[in-house]
Amino acid sequence: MATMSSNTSNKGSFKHDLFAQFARVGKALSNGNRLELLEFLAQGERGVDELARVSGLSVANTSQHLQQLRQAGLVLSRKDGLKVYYRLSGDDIITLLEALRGVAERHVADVERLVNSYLTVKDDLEPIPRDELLERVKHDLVTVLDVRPPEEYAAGHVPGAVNVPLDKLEQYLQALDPQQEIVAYCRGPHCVLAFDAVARLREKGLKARRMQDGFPEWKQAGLPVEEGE
Amino acid sequence: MATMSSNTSNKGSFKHDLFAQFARVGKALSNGNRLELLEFLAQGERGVDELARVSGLSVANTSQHLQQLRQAGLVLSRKDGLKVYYRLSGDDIITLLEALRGVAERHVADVERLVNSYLTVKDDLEPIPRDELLERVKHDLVTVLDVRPPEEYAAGHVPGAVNVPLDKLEQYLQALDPQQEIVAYCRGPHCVLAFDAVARLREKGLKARRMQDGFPEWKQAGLPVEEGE
DNA sequence: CAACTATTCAATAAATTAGTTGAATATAAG
DNA sequence: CTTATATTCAACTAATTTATTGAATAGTTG
Repeated sequence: MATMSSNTSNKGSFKHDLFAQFARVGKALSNGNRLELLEFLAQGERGVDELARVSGLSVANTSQHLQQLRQAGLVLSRKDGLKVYYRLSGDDIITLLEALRGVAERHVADVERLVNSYLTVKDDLEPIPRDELLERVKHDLVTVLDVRPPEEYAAGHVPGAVNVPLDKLEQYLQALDPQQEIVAYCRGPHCVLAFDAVARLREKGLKARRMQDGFPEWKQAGLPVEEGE
Repeated sequence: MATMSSNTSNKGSFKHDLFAQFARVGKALSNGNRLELLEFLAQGERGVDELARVSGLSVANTSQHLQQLRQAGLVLSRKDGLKVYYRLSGDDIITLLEALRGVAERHVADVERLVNSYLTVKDDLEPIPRDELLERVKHDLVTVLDVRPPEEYAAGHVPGAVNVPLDKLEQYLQALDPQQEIVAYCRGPHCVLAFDAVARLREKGLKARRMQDGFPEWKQAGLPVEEGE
């Protein structure tokens, strides 16, 4: 008789426990509100109240979700005076979120349906194809807005793009030429930051569109990349 | 007044719905049994009964978990006669699983504790460092076993490694020199396939160890890689 | 077509999770 | 030292998830 240690079917085994630990991370990703919180945290360190406001949850509920994220090892917190600031516990969290989003986009039929229906309703929020954008950038016909956090922008961005994180958008508005077309992009084709930015700009009467896909896809397509601040 | 469309806090909004869809994928990853099923499916197409046996779940329960995975877009199924075969819906699922495992390894303290305690109990299952392995491979002192599925092996493997998926291990045993040390590896440092292979080989009295880390880490470290079958 | 097999479905109980409410804690400011 | 503020805790309800059981379905075989 072989020992039990290498069997695959016994509960309480090493393997079973290990998968249970991996599942803790999965659990943290199993709720839309938590994913939204992570998305905001990907932009940088944020306080609880700010996260609550932006996600539409009560402060107590937000705090509880954040603690779940902390227990799963996805976020870290720091206290400064009255406020508690949360942040992602590493860049690999962003990678994980991107992988999750990518899988959802490619394999969950409803995601495509959802995006299509939204775009139909909001008609000309239509994204601009990458090659077309590159052409117009060359001739200085568009202002390209990178709405990702500064660190990601510094690590590489579309040539000529201006880094304007969402919370700085209002301030930046004055500096914009109302005639010039604006193209916004962020991480992935469905990264909501770009949707938000475009919607806000259009409210102000500006000509704004999303770029097709996001920066990772741009880079992967072998298109030119600019680095630094 | 701005329209509601770009607000962040209204339920039933595009953003809210989109995160809810992403969360469906997260939900699929939120259960240890489902992660284990995905791990087996990463080795190739499998029938329901086989998955039930290997995971220690009842057939009905396994079937239900598989249907959840299908609804989340992570697996596809195909019926052939009486049997139904499930498979991962794409290579990006493997990438996602790797990202999940990586985050758990780096940020969930219990994973490290768990692995350490297991290794202490099982004493000399200790992994062999990469550079040490490379040296020994050169002098033909070890047999290196790649226990990943053939497709992954073909895409790149440690030079001189033999591809022996777990289900072929028993057959391969005879061909092994009982004096020669064996080093097994698979995807990540905690990929359970390698644990299993080592445990089984040791049961047969062979000198088996795990390689430190897995193939992705090997490749990333800039060590030589061999391709093809 | 009767018996058999692999899988799925449906109903259930137990456990877990999400969100609300109000109180508790900790820090800052007057 | 009182008041105000930001966050967390604790208790609770509603909803969801997990695993079990036994029946139903679809396909195969004699």
